Amino acid sequence: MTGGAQEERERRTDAVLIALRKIIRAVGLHSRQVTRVCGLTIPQIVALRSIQELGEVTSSRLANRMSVSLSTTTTILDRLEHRGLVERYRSATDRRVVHSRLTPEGSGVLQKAPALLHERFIECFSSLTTDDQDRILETLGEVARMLGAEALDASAVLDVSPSIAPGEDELSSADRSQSAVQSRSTSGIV
Amino acid sequence: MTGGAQEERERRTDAVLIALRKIIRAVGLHSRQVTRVCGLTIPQIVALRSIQELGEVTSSRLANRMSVSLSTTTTILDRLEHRGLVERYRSATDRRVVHSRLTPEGSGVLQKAPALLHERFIECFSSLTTDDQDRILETLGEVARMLGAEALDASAVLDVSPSIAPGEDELSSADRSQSAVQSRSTSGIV
DNA sequence: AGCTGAAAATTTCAACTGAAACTATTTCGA
DNA sequence: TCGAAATAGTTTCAGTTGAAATTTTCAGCT
Repeated sequence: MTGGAQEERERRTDAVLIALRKIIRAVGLHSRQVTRVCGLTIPQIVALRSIQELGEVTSSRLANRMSVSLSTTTTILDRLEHRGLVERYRSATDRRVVHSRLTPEGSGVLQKAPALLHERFIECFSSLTTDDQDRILETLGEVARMLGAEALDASAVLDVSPSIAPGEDELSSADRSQSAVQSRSTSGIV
Repeated sequence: MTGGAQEERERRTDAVLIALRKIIRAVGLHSRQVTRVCGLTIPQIVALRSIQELGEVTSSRLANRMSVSLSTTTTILDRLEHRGLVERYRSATDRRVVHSRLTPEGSGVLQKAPALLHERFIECFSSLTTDDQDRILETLGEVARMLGAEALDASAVLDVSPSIAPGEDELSSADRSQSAVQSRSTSGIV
């Protein structure tokens, strides 16, 4: 009967949701644990690492890289800058855009930062065969796709970053002039 | 060389993290979207549904069922109670425990609540073969396990719920006495 | 009975999160 | 050139999340 089939389908999608919630929770709990150890949350470490990889990066591009909204990026950068781990400064060529860069302190703490996933996960995952690893990655990607995660990448389309080359953006330009006057509201970005 | 292998491993676990972040974001975005439509967030709907399934439920058990901490459960219940969708009252047999129950209004809004995952996901997922669905479920469970999601279930051990039977718990007992005096601090639980 | 420790829930606190409104700047067309 | 639309970021606001401290109650022991 069709009713039973529908129930079964519902049961299965519920099972997906439960699994996802467990995963989400596990990731969050690990973040707390990491925070206790090194004083940084996972999102903060991801931000630092992304900035390090890209050398110098605009907020939008960072948001895109982190799979997070622009406003979230702002608040994370606020904290990192407040702690002196990151510098923000406006582009000289387009004063709407804000660049972020690691400070020496930022590089320092980043070196000591623990892994972004549980040691335990990394061990388990590494002990799998390459085929199994690929299978997991593929499935996760499939789930992300089915959940509409491209809507995210849609906003990425605007960002014309071929996701390459750290440190060859507008980095070399006269951007680094430490002059420039405070012109924006309360945040201290020059 | 071993260096290359380690880099490759790191690249792969990073890919896992990226996929997970996309999934987490997609789930969150869907929650916002649902909120615009029906005024409830996904966690709130999950709470309502769980309460409905269990008929009457303690906060701990609800937390466990929702894969969320007890304090989170409290804040979600606060909002639901404040809106009159849920009733909370102390057990007469053990005044430490708080039971939650749907109000008629709660049942009403729950009937109109949309699916907990994207329609799009449900369509895609349903169109898969049963084997593919099982493969996805199994993989998600595997990832959850590798992420240490049992640490969650560890706290579940205390809650002696074989995760069965909606509505046959302490439901039948004399718990429902609407007497009981306000004795706890600021929250209005009687 | 009285005390001590465990247990259930709440409160407090800080961080993450995204929508919506807003500001500052640039771009483009009339 | 001037003004409107677009763009980059920030701010505000509300919800979720969990750790830690706190409160209330219970259970067990003396």
